[in-house]
Amino acid sequence: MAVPQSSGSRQTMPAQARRDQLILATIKCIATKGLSGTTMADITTEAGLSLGIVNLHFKSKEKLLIDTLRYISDEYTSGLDKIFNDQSKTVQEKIIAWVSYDFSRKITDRNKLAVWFAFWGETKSRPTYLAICANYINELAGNLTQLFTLLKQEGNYGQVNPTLVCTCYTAMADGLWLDLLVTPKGLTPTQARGVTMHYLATQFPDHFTA
Amino acid sequence: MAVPQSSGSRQTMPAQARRDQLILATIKCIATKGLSGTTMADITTEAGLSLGIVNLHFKSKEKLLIDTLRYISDEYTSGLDKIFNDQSKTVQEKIIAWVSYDFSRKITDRNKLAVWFAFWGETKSRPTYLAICANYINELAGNLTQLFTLLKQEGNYGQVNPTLVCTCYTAMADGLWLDLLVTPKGLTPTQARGVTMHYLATQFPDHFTA
DNA sequence: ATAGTAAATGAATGATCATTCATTTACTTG
DNA sequence: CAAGTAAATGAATGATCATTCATTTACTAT
Repeated sequence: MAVPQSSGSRQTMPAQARRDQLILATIKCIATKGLSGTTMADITTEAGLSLGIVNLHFKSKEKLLIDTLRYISDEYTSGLDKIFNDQSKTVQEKIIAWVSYDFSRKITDRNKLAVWFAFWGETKSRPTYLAICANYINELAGNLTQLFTLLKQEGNYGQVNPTLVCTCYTAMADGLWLDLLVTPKGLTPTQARGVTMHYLATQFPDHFTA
Repeated sequence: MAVPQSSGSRQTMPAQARRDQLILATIKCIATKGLSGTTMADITTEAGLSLGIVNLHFKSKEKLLIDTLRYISDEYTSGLDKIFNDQSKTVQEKIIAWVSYDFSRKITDRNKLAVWFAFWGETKSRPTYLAICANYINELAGNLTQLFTLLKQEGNYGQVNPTLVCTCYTAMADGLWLDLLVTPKGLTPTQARGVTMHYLATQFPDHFTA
């Protein structure tokens, strides 16, 4: 299914491809103009399409925004699920891969970080946003806690509390993402990764180094 | 009828009191309707005043929003400055007071947390918001790093990196605030405080306990 | 009291913006 | 190729909302 070459200025695309194109344009707009500052015209101009296209593929602006949140949420969780379910990795390797993923280019892209925080800032007043966020948070916390529990069993870590370590790591990652968004000159993704590894080394010194 | 000054529906107040009243109403509205969902009518209704009052005391909605961010920012930093400059406290006590303040009722009020994250979510596209946030962040990071440096000198903490500990603590606090905002059922402020103390205990075991 | 000043009001205004839909263009099928 | 269907367009519409300002009300000084 090759992309059809068009002679005119108007292009037709499969619905799913158009939806993705519009979601990517929305991410860009939220990053550059803010959630409250992005208009339908901004999004469609960014995508190089006409004004009516959003209501054709999504029913409304609100639905486009929700699907945009779902998009980055799904992208993030699917990456971590792949790591969690990778049979070829040890527990230690899975945790290292998890951390590396959290501070990879794909995840620390400032446009996407801006989208995350824009929606988080509205969750208190928007139950739909909250539901999407809460859903993936619980799933991932369960998986990460399980990894820490397994690592505790592997080593001599009698005093370690896996749930606490998961809460602590997750909070730290969220805070570091905020750093990367707000003061990108102050901290690189690699340094941010180092900060979390430093913490994990305090809990599992035989498996990680700062 | 017998009491003329309180029977009228219209009240006059000193300008500063009115400004504070409007800022508090704005905080409430941002928390319940989101930053993008709060209108001038929402704010003035919440304050029990007329529509034109905002443009009388602030010049515009945008200026009111900026002053609201400044308000919670100043409130937060002034509390920490008081602790930092308290001559009667030891370094250890100052750090404990700092952490307790970070997770006190006043700071973990969900309405105020919602305002914080609402503005953080827009910083990438609003230089004015960013400037206000970046300003207090740098000041506080300097103070906290200094406290950790002093504590390192007091004890046998040769391997501790004060700057790293400050970054780590600050990120954790930000992330825990996000937890308290998004999933208030999942974590109490006291538990959140415990999470950070757990981390500080790994760095300064002779001064803090998890 | 009276005049003068400052504070407050809210209907009217105008700008912005999401949404609609009649029309046009591209693709598909027989 | 023709007819039918799906995709895309963008001018027009109507709703929302920040801002204005003429008018009203309260406070202060003389």
